[in-house]
Amino acid sequence: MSGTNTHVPSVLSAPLPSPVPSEEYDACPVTDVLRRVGDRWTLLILILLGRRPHRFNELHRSVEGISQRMLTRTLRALERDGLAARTVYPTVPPSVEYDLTPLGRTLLNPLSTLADWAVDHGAEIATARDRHDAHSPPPSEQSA
Amino acid sequence: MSGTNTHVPSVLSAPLPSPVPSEEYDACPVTDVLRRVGDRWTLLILILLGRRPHRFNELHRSVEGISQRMLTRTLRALERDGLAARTVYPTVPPSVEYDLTPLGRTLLNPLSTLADWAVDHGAEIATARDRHDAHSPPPSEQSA
DNA sequence: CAGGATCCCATGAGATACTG
DNA sequence: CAGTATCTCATGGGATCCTG
Repeated sequence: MSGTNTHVPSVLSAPLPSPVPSEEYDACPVTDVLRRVGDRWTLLILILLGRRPHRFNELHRSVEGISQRMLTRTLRALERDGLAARTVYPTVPPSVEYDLTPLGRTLLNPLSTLADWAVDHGAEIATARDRHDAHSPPPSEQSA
Repeated sequence: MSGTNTHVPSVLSAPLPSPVPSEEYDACPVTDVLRRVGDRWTLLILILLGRRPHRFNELHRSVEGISQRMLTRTLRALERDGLAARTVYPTVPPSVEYDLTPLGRTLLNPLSTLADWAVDHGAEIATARDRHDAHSPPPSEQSA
């Protein structure tokens, strides 16, 4: 799709179920996915698992900054959604291995498309943000 | 990129700045973008603005379920990041029009790639989730 | 080693009321 | 019309302690 600017995004131009329902959660699978991947750790875990299986503490060390709690929760969520698989080897001490499922692997490419965008345009966003903040400074302490 | 399965995702396979820093926020532009788009309303607003400019109350009606507060905040955030533009027509009563910036438009295609994935695999996720929940039921009331 | 339990804070997000 | 201000609740996320 590199240079194709005439490409009309399927979902984005399709008619929305317009008065967007907010029954219980999203009802929109796209927003649903975005929210699932849009937290602080999921993306990183997906990337790491996309390269090779990892054990719990291996992930814990690789990510560094994540708490066991959040690592566990993130992995459980991925497992629940069928994106990652958890394999327990009944050794002693126990060893658990996490890996992406085939479904999880199919997520990598779409994610990478967005990732490329982020890398390409991250600077523009930062610039825009700085300019905006310069014009409407946040109500903090004034120096003078 | 449609059928190309041999495509190696650039960012996803590139070496991570491994012990992932968590200095203040993300430091990872990809996670940053995911988090920005991964809230409850941003994606919907982006999609609507991607079709044509909208006025404030027009968006308010189209999304339905969003509060003025969140609509304002979402629009301000998009504006701050240079993804949307706010044009005030000094009429009375005032009229304000929101539109995507060129930068904002470039986001639509990557987003659409993910959106397609979500539509294609949403059911699989739901199935996996149901199965998972059936095996490890949440500690709610039991019927019997 | 892998993870559960608990406590606590920061942010997301809805409701309502008010205004230039 | 297009917001701002305030209040309140739900969730995300970190720290710490405990266990099979």
